[in-house]
Amino acid sequence: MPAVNSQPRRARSGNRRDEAARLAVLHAADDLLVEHGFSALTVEAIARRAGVAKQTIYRWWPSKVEILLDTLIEDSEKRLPVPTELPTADSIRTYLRDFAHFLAEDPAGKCLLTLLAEAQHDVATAARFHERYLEPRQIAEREMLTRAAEEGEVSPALGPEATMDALVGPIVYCALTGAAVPEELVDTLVEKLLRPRA
Amino acid sequence: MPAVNSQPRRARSGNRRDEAARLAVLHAADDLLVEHGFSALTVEAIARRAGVAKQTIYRWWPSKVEILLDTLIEDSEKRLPVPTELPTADSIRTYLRDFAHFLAEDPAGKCLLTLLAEAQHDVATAARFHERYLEPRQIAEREMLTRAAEEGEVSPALGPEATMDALVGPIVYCALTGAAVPEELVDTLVEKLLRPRA
Amino acid sequence: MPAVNSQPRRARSGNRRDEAARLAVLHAADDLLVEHGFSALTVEAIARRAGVAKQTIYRWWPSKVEILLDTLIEDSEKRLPVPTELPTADSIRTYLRDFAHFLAEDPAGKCLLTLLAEAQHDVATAARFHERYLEPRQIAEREMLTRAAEEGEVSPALGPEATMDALVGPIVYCALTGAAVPEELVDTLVEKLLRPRA
Amino acid sequence: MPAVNSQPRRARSGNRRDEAARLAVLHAADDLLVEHGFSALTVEAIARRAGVAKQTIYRWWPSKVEILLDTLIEDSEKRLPVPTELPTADSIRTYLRDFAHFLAEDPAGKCLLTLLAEAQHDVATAARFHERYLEPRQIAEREMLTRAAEEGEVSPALGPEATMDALVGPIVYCALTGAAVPEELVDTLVEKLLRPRA
DNA sequence: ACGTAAGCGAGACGGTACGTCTGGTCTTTCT
DNA sequence: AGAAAGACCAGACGTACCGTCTCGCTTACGT
Repeated sequence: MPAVNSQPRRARSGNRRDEAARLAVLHAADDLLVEHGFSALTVEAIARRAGVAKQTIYRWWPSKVEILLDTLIEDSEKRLPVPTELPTADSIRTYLRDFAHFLAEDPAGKCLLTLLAEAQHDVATAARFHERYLEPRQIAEREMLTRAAEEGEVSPALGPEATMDALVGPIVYCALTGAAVPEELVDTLVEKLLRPRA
Repeated sequence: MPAVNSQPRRARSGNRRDEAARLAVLHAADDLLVEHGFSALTVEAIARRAGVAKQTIYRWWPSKVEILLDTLIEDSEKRLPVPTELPTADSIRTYLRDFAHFLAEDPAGKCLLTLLAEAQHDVATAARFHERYLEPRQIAEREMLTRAAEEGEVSPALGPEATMDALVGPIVYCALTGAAVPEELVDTLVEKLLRPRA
Repeated sequence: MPAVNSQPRRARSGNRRDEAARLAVLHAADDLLVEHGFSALTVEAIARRAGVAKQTIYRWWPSKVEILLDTLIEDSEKRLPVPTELPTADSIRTYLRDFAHFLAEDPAGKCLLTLLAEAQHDVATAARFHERYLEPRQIAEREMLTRAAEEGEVSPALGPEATMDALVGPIVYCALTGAAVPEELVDTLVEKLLRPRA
Repeated sequence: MPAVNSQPRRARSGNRRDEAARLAVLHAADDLLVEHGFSALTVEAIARRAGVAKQTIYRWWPSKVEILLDTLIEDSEKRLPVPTELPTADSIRTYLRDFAHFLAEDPAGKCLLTLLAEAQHDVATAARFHERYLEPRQIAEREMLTRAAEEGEVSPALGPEATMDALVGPIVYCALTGAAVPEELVDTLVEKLLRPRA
């Protein structure tokens, strides 16, 4: 596992952080999580796998939870953007399906489930998870819904917060219990709770 | 913490298990979980708090997860029975509201959330959690739904499995994110997804 | 390095300390010291070599210095007893020669030099070294000298303390500088400073 | 601790070594040794105290031992010269007394004891200590003794090497054990081992 | 009724990971 | 090119739990 070598250090100007080491840590953490589960995700194992000293990890991340948060945020912004511009019933339905797929298949989806789980075990994790991931995303989702309603694309039966919980909740619950999300579940939820135009 | 002593041992006939120790362990585990969270729930801490030797715990439970499962099963059968006899839309709505309350307030609800979380971290936990708690309960819930449909009390828009996921999912999701479940959320879900008679 | 196995634990009655582990630690420490020097004498290395958990070492010894002290005291009592019963000029000369040999050849001699050195670096070590080894031995040596003088075997030119320093000092100094102690050095010191009978 | 700045750099011509930094390092090392002992004498601490970068130290000294050697050699040449010109019993006695005083009181004496101690822990230190300090000084001391014998000032009972060990050994030993050197010890040793004229 | 076998509190054991500290190297930036 | 700054890999520190084990005690059962 030679890991990091021979890339140029200091990709970013203005500080001296080793970008290669940063990426090696993020990838090592994600790989370990997917391959061996959260219990194998020790700081020592990450350091070993990334070819990095433990101190390098502690210098930049206060805990392994923040490593996962970094991975999750970067990846979910990239691969699961919230469609806030001109959202339609169709684009919302697609977003929900993509979300189900993200949770089931994407390494970052595993990351999200793990953080949601760890947040149950530890209040500090819960706070950081809400602050850095959950609330920003919920805000974007509610904005999406509000805008779609304003445009007349949908007529939700509940407020944006409760509606999103009703749409997202079943998908997350299925992922947590290891069940697949049936297509008609998403369709029916959209149909009944959003009541799309025409 | 003098703990357990001076109660009569051997409540059950046929073996020599010390019932006082068993209860002390279950209560210690639950107390620790509620007071200090899962991360404080170590076997050593349980033993310390229960006034019991570590070996006594390992003799009867293969892991601390099984301790929580024991607690959860006993308490949820007692305090949150599934209304399988002559279920109506009303009794289902009540069950869902009770479930939300159970998750938010009852120590055993904390237990359930913790186990659901730990199941994300560890496959063995996931297997045992499904086997001992989740599947039996899901079977009972689906039976409740099927019976209610047969009696004409409700006309679900989806199959029993997907319907239950759609009803329970949002409640669990709210509990996991620390949010309260709004009353109208349950009402609307029942209304739209179960379409109760009259 | 299988180390400890298959001896009966709990050799001593009355407590539960594992005598096999204790000896394994003492020997491992001594071996490491002789083979690789003090800088290789880390608690982790001792534990590794002894086939023992680090915690076992910390349970019984507050620092590695105490491990060396245990070794030194046991071995020097066994292999270099102070001849306090009816000492003569001859037995004192022999004791000094044995002492030179002990410092140069015996693993426990290396131990003594190391502790004397470490006592220069660390005041806590100095205190414990004096308390547990140096002062008891100096008392015994002065008693030896005093008794020999009372019996008329020797007529020291100085008080017992200064005389012992003058006799032992050169031997220790030679050992510290890696020089051999010439035979006639000991002989001359005894002759000139103790002025033995006839 | 603003440390070094604003003196003129490049005091020596011909290279670009910063003399101010050099002195700052030597003084910082000595101060730390005297104030907090050898265990506090880390390269990082020296750099911090001297207001100098770690790399500056590693550029000019292969190890902290060489820093101490530099200090020791400069100071002991200055404050404890070996009286090789026309030595007498008196000057030798004075030298020995000064030596005892140097070990007990002078910061550089602490330095010498520390190096002698560290030489027990590390063979590389032992080699450099002998090469740079101990052997040159022993050669000078033996020359002093030989010349004094040639001049008829003293008639040593042993060869110069063994005699010096017999004289210096007790002084060093007392310093190592934290004991004061009694006046009559030096006097008696000179009297008995050197047998001065008249 | 009495020996025996099991459960018990206690806690030592070999391990693994924790988060911190320092060592010695290397790179960047400034002077 | 030297120096300050400080990130980097490496690995020891002392602590907390893990799950296993042995010990000596108490207690109920089966002769």
